[in-house]
Amino acid sequence: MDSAIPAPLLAVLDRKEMLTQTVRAALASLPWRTQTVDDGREIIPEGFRPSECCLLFEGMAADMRYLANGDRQLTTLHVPGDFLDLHGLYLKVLDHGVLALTDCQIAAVRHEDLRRAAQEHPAVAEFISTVIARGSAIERMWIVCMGRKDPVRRIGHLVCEICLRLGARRQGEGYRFEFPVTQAELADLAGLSVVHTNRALQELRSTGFVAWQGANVIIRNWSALASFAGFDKTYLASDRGAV
Amino acid sequence: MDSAIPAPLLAVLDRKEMLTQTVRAALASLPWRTQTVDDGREIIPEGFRPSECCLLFEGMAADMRYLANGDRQLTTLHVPGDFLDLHGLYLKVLDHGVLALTDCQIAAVRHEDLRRAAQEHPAVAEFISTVIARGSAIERMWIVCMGRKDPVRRIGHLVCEICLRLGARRQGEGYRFEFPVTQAELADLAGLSVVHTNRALQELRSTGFVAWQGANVIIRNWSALASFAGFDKTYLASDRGAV
DNA sequence: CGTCTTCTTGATACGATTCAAGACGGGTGG
DNA sequence: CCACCCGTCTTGAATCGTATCAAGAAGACG
Repeated sequence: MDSAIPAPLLAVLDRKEMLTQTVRAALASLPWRTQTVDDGREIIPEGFRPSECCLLFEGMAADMRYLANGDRQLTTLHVPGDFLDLHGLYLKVLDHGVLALTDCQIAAVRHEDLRRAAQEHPAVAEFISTVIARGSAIERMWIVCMGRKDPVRRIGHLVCEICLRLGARRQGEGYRFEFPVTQAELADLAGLSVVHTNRALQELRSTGFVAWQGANVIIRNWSALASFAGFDKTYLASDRGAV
Repeated sequence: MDSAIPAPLLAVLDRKEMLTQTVRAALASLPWRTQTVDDGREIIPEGFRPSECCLLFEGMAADMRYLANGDRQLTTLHVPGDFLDLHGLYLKVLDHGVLALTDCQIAAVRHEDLRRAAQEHPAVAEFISTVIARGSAIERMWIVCMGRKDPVRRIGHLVCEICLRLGARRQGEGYRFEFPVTQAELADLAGLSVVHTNRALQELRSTGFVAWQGANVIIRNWSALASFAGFDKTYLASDRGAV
């Protein structure tokens, strides 16, 4: 099970992060354990005291929290190249669970190994901080969207964000990408009822902003959608350059 | 203006964080610049490219974001001992402004100095990461509250959080603390209209959970309020012990 | 072909926003 | 000291938006 670093992992990281040689080499030298998690399973349970950090390199996942009445809210969406519980290095108890939205491939590294790398290489420590800080910026934007945007704009904004985070490229009629979530999951992401989520989606389709069937999303008119939803990508860019 | 570390700053930090000797000494040796900001002013403007990190050691502040239609949402509340823009060390552009909710005293340290301290002392780097990660956990909880809690519970939850973060102590009839925000600011924190915020407050008062007049808040029945609002303090505790 | 999940639709009730206006209280200037 | 003013808090009524309930349609899967 333990093995050299899986090649797809480095490929995904390279596509997403501007790694310096130092950081890249340090990460590559760590002992990673790979694992598959099925769609719908909890990758990490709420309240867990993790001893590893997990890096998602295939599939999608989301942080999840249940309320006493059975409602739940998804708080963060993870795409390939995201760490699922990097903050677990610093917070003893995980305050949320992590749910696999699709079949997922993850690679895990033990806290002690990652921490040693951070101690030996300040650049690794900076990389970790940067990743956590960027996640925090995304969460702040979600708070803004949930507090002050109507359902259609909220989902529109989410679609813009995912599109960029997935690194979707322009392709004929627009930006195309896979977003394999059910409408129930989308509702739990956006803080809406399923019924209303469905109607918001219909509106996004009928206005021509997006085509969305099943897991296939096409943003037909990026600038119109971004302007409508009030999307500004600044918050996604941790563009201090290479870290 | 530049000076030795102000004594109140260390006092506030010590009350809030479990600093190891190393971290405490490293922070104390940095050159801090202190500054006063008046109630209602922007401490840090949105889109700013900061070259310092600011530590709030007196007053309250909030991260703030305006929308195109003039609405605004406050995303994070800062109490004494909180850094206002620690993530500015790693994110080039600040994705939000910071608003002074009261007259504030802040102490600022230059990025280059703080970064050097983090490079020289891995414990300082861990401290920074821990602070950012804990802020991130609070933001996740806010997403949960905004997505799935009704206004009364949402504000009740916020009150519980502030009470703990301020370190309020039991005092006769309950936990008493100062929360000097207007209802308009509270509305922008909770993602509600002012009118509805007012009615939610009345309900919190009439049920006897809290007494709240002006800036004086008393939580009369902590366990009843916490249970009603679904508050569980786990997410606030970065209790990996000393860092 | 039947079963299950997901998506869609309509009707209804509830809840939140908005608009409008009055009450309260602290601060200022006459 | 009083009158006034301004910001904040409070209240009511009308409108709009969202959740809920219920049920049928469309797919996916065995």
